Amino acid sequence: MTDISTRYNPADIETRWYSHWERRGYFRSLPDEREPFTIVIPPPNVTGVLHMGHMLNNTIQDILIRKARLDGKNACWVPGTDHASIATEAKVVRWLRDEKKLRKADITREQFMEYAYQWKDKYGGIILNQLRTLGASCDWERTAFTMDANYYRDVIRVFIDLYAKGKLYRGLRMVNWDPEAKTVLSNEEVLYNEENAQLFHIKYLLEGSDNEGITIATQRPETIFADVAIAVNPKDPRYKTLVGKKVLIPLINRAIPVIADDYVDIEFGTGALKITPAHDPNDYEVGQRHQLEVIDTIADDGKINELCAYTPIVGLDRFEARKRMKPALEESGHLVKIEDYRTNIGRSERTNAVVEPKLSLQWFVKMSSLGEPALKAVVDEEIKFYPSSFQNLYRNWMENLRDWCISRQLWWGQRIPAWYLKSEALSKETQVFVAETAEQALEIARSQTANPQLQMSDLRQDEDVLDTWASSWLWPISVFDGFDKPDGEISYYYPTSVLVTGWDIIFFWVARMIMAGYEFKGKKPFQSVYFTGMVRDKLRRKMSKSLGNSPDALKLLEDFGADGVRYGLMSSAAAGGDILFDEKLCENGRNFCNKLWNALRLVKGWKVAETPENEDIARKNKLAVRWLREKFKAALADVESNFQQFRLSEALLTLYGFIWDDFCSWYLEMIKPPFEGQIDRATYEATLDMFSEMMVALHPFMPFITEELWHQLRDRKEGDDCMRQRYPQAAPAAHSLIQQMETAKDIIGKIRDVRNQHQLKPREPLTVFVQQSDTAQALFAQEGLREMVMKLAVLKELSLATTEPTNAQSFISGTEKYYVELEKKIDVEAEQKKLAGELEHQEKFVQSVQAKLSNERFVSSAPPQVVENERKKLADGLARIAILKESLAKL
RNA sequence: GGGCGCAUAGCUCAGCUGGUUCAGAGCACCUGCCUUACAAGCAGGGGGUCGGAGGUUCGAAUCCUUCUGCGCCCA
Repeated sequence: MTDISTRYNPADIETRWYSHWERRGYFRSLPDEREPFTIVIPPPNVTGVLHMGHMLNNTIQDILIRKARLDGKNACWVPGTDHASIATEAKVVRWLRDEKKLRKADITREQFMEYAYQWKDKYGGIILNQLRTLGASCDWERTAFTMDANYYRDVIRVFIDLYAKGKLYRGLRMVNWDPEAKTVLSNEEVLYNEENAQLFHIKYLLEGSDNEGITIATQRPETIFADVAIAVNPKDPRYKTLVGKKVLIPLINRAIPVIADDYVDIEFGTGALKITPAHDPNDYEVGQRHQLEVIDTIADDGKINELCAYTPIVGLDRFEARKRMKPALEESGHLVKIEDYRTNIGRSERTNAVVEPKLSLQWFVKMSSLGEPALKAVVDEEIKFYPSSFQNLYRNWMENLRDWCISRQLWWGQRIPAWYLKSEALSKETQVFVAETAEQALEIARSQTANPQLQMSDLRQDEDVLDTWASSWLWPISVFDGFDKPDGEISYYYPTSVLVTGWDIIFFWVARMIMAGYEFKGKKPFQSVYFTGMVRDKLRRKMSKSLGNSPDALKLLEDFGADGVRYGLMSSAAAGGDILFDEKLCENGRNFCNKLWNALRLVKGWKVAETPENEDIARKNKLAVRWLREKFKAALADVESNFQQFRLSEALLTLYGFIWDDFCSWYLEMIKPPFEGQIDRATYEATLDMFSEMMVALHPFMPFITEELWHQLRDRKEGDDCMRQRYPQAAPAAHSLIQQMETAKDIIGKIRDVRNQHQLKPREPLTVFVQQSDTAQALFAQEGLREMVMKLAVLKELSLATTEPTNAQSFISGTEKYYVELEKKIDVEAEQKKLAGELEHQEKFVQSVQAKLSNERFVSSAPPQVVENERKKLADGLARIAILKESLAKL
């Protein structure tokens, strides 16, 4: 064994086992008679590369899937990617520009789509390959993509279905407009941050007056030409007399009314608010209330359009226009002052462009009827959330549902299957024909318009595509082809077992998948949802590209091995809790791998004898094996209950503690043969078996090293692999034996402590006596226990004594008194002090227990077990006091 | 402004249905060890009146009220 490195080397082992598993088809799932356990991956963005969030999320899924597989279930993990319309379109546009020297404007929609699919084939699989490095046991043959042909068809059919049910409509809405990507963003795609801005105080003169007027404060002076009113709070005494009068917009002198509306905050700015319905959602609502017109002065690209009556800024970008406003207003004498202030500015998550509130004709899903069953399912716990506290967040959102804008002004995505008459003006269409194909649309159009002469050339299809979430919400159904073949595979795999996802997309994903599940399948899409926390840095900041605080995922896998990284992520990841990531965590994982590796080196390095060297060793080893088996059962029971509650972190730490402490630090030391000695066959075989079982138990968490050690421990037949075993069964453990061993460990620890205090060499054998008592006798009646304590505490003698030895250091364990014989004189004074301190402590302890027991109500109302235990505590405490007093008297 | 959550060792967090001999882990720290598996290690140790106050209970880190401080979601 000396030729094997003292360090575990994950690199080649990991790639070797992954391809072995894959080659043997272990990840594949097909419906059969077993119970299914299904997970659909939250499809990562097709443009994505592996980051910390993915690693955490997919490690969790892999753990659940591997555990289910070991439990004998038919585990199916469906991988795939999401077409991510905005992000991907941006990448494709850049790729076309840089590599093909093409601009989007120069090619047709069909050409663009062709290139986009090319791009996807070339770069879209990166993240899925990286997941393999992590050990993800996905059924790769099922890899799905939200723009696959069949998936595309499902999305279109769902659109048509919803339209037919009256759950879709086209409406004018104030939307978040990204002027750079020229698309609508959902509220969730807008990121608000405090930024520096300026508040312009501008005076609007009263019609017919040269100096009387009203001063408003605005952050966007370039929009004053779209103003339709000035609003003040009806309770504001300053402006009471002005309500109903008219003021003039500076520079263009258009007259607008002064109106009163409760919405205006008296405290903010000057208490007078300009109303610009086209460019502010709140103003839009005020405008609606007062039936004001809408003047839209900003074009789709963010430039001021010709509806702006102030010509010098027409054609300029809104920010450029803003700069021009200062000198213009100063010159005309309307600028009162400019003050700096901090305000929340919304930016596009994708392009970082400042979002423009904009009125636009869009497609919406009516959420009211979709939301109801989805809310009920979670409130009634038909779908369980882990941790359950996310129910609140979910309910909060679901009870305030707003209609979902699903159109996006892009090409990359499912094109909205709606046709209009060319004869009607763009965006003013009154007739809509929704159908799967253009031909069908034409037919509908002919009958609806009662015009059989209508030709294909008279129609045009909606230019927009559907929001990516409008395809991914169908994921748990579509990946099993559940729309096309409702009686096929889906009836086996659906509802899926669990969805693992970050809580930050609870609205994007979880809520909408639940809605889709009930709407289209009449059933929930998953039994449970496991929410992961966010991976943050040590300073609690979210990992982000711009901060540069995100470690390179692949580098981490390289440095610590996949098992090490998996351990690191899981060891501190309670469900829903954020992880403050530190490489130190992965280091722990790597160290754990090394520990396992060295345990293997030790065990495999032993020479085996058929029979034990002597009776003492036989007794000791038998006890060790018996104890470890019981301890393992107890650990497995914990692991099992932790798994049931999705407490994966706890389950892992239980196994870690069991393997490191119980197995390595105690058990292996117990049975380790002396230098040049041999281990008996029975103990050796039992050790290999238990070690192997531990590998199976740990396999879901750390798949690679466990598979490697499984094979190193014994020669296995082809196909007898760790990932194919049955998970070791938890069973009731013999707690009395475990308790006895705990006592033995306590004694050993205390002897080691004495050794430490007196600076005795670890290898120098000592003599220890136990004061004769019934309990001491009972403890050492356990076969092998005495031999075990002697070995681990390095003793030459351990026996019962009726008299106290002279030169000895004593300690108490349980209710027994032990003496460690020393060569040198013990410090009487120090010993007295120590004993007195201990006595005081024990007396206080006994007092508190007595107080409890003398309380009539405690004795009568507490469960008998608890009372009994208090009695035991009292008795033990009194026994210790007696021992201590005796010792003090003798000193 | 409306809602939700959190506060336990120096740090990061467990602690389930209130009840087992002083509340646990990892990291950090201190002492001693290159002991024939592992210094990425071994043996031992110190460190907490469980955010404050009040209440319920025989019994509270755990349940309730309230205060303080932090975080998040929505408007």
